Amino acid sequence: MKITINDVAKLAGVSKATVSRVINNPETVSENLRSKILEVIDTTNYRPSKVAQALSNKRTNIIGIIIPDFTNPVFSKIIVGIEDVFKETEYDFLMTSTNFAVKTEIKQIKMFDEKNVDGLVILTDQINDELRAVLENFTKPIIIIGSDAGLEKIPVVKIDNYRAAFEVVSYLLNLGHEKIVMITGDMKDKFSGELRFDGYVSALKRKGLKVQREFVYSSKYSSKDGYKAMTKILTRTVVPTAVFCVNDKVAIGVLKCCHDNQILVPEDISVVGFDDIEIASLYNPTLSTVSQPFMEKGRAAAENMLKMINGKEVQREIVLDHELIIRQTTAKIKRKK
Amino acid sequence: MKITINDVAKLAGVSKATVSRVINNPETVSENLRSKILEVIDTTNYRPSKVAQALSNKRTNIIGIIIPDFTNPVFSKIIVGIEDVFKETEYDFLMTSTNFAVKTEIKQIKMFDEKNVDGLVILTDQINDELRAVLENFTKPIIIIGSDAGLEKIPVVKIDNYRAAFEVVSYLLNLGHEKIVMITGDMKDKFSGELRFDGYVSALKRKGLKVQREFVYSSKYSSKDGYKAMTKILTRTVVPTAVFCVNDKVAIGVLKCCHDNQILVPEDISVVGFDDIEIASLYNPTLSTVSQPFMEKGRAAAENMLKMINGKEVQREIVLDHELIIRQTTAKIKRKK
DNA sequence: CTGTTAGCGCTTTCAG
DNA sequence: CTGAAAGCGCTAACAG
Repeated sequence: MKITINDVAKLAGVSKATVSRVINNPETVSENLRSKILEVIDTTNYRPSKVAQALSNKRTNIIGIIIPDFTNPVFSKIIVGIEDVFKETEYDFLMTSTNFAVKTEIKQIKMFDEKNVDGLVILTDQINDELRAVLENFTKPIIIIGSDAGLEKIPVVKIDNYRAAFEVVSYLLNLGHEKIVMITGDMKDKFSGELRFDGYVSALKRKGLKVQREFVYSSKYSSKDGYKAMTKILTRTVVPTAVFCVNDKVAIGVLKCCHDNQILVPEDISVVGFDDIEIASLYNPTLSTVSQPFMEKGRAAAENMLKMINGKEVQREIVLDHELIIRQTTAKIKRKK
Repeated sequence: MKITINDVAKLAGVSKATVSRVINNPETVSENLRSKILEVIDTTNYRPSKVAQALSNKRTNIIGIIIPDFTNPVFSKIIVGIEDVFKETEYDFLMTSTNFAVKTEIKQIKMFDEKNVDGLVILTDQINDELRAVLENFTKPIIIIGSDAGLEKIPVVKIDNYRAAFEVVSYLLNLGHEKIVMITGDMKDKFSGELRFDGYVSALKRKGLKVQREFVYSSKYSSKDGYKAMTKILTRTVVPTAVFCVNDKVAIGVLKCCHDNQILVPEDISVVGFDDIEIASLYNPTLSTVSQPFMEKGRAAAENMLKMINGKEVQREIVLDHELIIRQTTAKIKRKK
């Protein structure tokens, strides 16, 4: 049997209210009793039950975190950033992954709600009407990392995906590429994927180029899908001179596929990824990509969450900087093939 | 204000006991009242507070998970395995990473204890006396993934690290290599790191070879450390013909370093990793390594946890299979240099 | 400064 | 089958 506040009270010969006081407002208790109680607490190794405290306080000291996928370092780093900010607090995190399924997101939000989390951090790029409704009905502070859900009241931390993609494609265009394929994310994905695609489209347009249907492929953000898409691309009559991938994982798959088919990168084809995950700078060749500050995203979100929990106002939108990182997978086009 | 069981009771014109019954044992309530209450629950969108239930039931429906590092896919996959088993249950996970610090592990275990988790899954390879004590005093079911802590009562899920390392080195020996370096993990790491090192040592010994001091390097399991170690190795007068790395991340760093220094793999040096993370088969060249069933580890742990929570007995030790995966980074030695 | 009391939301005897 | 009442462990007025 675990020791409770009652046990401590009895052992110290005081009421449990007093014990509660030394736990929460030690200064309101006389030196005398306080040290006595503290001693009992120490010898009995008493720890207040957070569950009981939660019921009484309406505060669980738990934050819910919902991410699409634990195995993508992109999301893991955000978690690390969040953890970092909360390191010295009493907070813990209820975490769950959704595998990009909105249905699962909704289910989990409800679970977290029932478990009375004090706040919710959700990393998502797909927000449909149902999810929007659930989010709006959530009674505790929420912060979204990733996409602008267009929810008036919910603060967002993000980067400018549109702009970043636009820069990538403009860069490729400047290198002389015109046949630029994009391997996008899931087309159902309403936000970062779509915005990156939009950036691709408008960069082409500005150059007077049309987006060609057979130059757009989709993926589920995995290396396997990147490999598959590239395999398909290589069978086409018109082979592109550059491939812009929705993320680095896809790009790695593309690179691998090129290597397996004796296609030289960047000599034959230039490849650009997105995210700058660790492997981007370790791969052979090193991958040109867009870096974004994941840890910082987590930190910003966490700091905002902390503020919201304490009833303070926060910025509705935080846009962090991205950066085009040029490495070995991109080069000037040599001649028209 | 959130709706409570009392509200529902009033609206349905019954006592809260009855409402509680239809939630937990619907069959004990008359058809009549039941449907009435169900309707109220439905229209009010009432959800029982898990916190209140927890206080009453002494069950939070929360499992604590402690891992060293979210950014290592090795651990993430285990999480995915665990999640998978619990998918259809009411359980959620309080997760935290420790960055391999025993101190943090201990702190978090205590936090989780206070928060009344129903069980604890801990992925760790370093167990010192203090941690051992904390673990032994934990009142709820625990399951360890990774290392045999030598704790009588705590079930463990693991692979045979010693045997796997022994096989790797024997394989290298059979290819004709004799100058085999090992880049180990943190030497403070008592278990998987140490066991892999032990396997290395005894494979060499069996061949009548001595372990040479200057052939053993340590790392903190990161690519950066692998790169650093390899840089050092290349400055030595005696350059090895093979490098066995404690994990794939380190191996990737080694590979990158070789490439940056015009060392050909496997022509000049063979490299072997451990874990078979996704990038191992995507890297260029593809990495020879030991694969281990991470998802399965998570699943096995989760299944055991579920059993323990329900008071059933479980195996004290589950040893999963590993497999030596030979890819492009290893080759027969050509000639003595 | 300290103790008494009520209550957080739910479950569970115990009567009826 | 249903309701009243006690209790889970803690906090927070309210008196004294």
